[in-house]
Amino acid sequence: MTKNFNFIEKLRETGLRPTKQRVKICEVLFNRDKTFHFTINDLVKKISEELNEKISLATVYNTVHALQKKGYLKEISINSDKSYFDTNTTTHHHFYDEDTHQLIDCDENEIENVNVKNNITGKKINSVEVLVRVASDNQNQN
Amino acid sequence: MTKNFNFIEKLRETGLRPTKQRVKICEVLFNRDKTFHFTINDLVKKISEELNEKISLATVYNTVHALQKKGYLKEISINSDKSYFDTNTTTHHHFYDEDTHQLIDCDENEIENVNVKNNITGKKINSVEVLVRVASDNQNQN
DNA sequence: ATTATAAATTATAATTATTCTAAACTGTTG
DNA sequence: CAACAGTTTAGAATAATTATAATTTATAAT
Repeated sequence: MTKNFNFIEKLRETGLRPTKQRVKICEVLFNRDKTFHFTINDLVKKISEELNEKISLATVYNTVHALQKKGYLKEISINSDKSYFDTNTTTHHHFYDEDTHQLIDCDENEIENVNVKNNITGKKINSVEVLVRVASDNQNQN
Repeated sequence: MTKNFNFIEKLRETGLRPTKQRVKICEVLFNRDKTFHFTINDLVKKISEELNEKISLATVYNTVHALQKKGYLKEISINSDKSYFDTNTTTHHHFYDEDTHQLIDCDENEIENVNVKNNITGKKINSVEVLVRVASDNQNQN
């Protein structure tokens, strides 16, 4: 989904009923310039900031998972204690700032193609993604 | 830590008291041929299979975290709902089998050096790791 | 339009992984 | 072997997520 889309139509085409809540959530998620990296909590916070209406936590979970299943959101694993989602659903790489716990998309040309020479027999490769963990120069983590 | 180590001495050197429980856990973790990828639950199961004694869940958590802090275990993020740990603490890449939820180490030469051309200003790169997600050829995930 | 119905929303309860707590126990040092 | 700090433990607390069941809503059929 892209910015300023007709979310009602798009949702319907996708096989998801365009409910008030879903349309609002799509607006919050996709009407932005940059990709949005978020946890469910971030999203709930954004929703209550940007809208008057409140949307139930269960609905936020349901909708995010529905959008993910349909390929409009992607789950990212960096941290085991929370789920991060990404509005950029293409295969791409990330920087993870261990100081601020921020996830940053890599520009396509910042990492050159990763060459996987062997594969597990009988399996196909679904994705190849790189995580670059960074931290401020002077910090030691023991 | 490596296979058949004198864990009592090793723990003491590391600054961890070699308690009965810690030594047992080290045996389960490190007396193996291959690296061991596990969740806390896997480890608890292995402990009750391989030992008679039972070790409290809190102790297993404490010990795993202590060993991780000291650099004998490494946490891997694939899945947000559980923490995976790895007895191979070097920077290395993984295959993740999405059918069986198994994590498999890449051989060093299976993926050639990943070249990160740019970095976040003022930060140093701590690690660059690749996750290759694979699944059986005929499976669709919708 | 109205109605029927299947799908979605909601508040709340349940579940799961993990962390905290405080009391009992154990390894080490003198 | 006594003292003390570090560990273990069961169980309580917390946090993220999922399930439940009643209510509401979108859509299709009338």
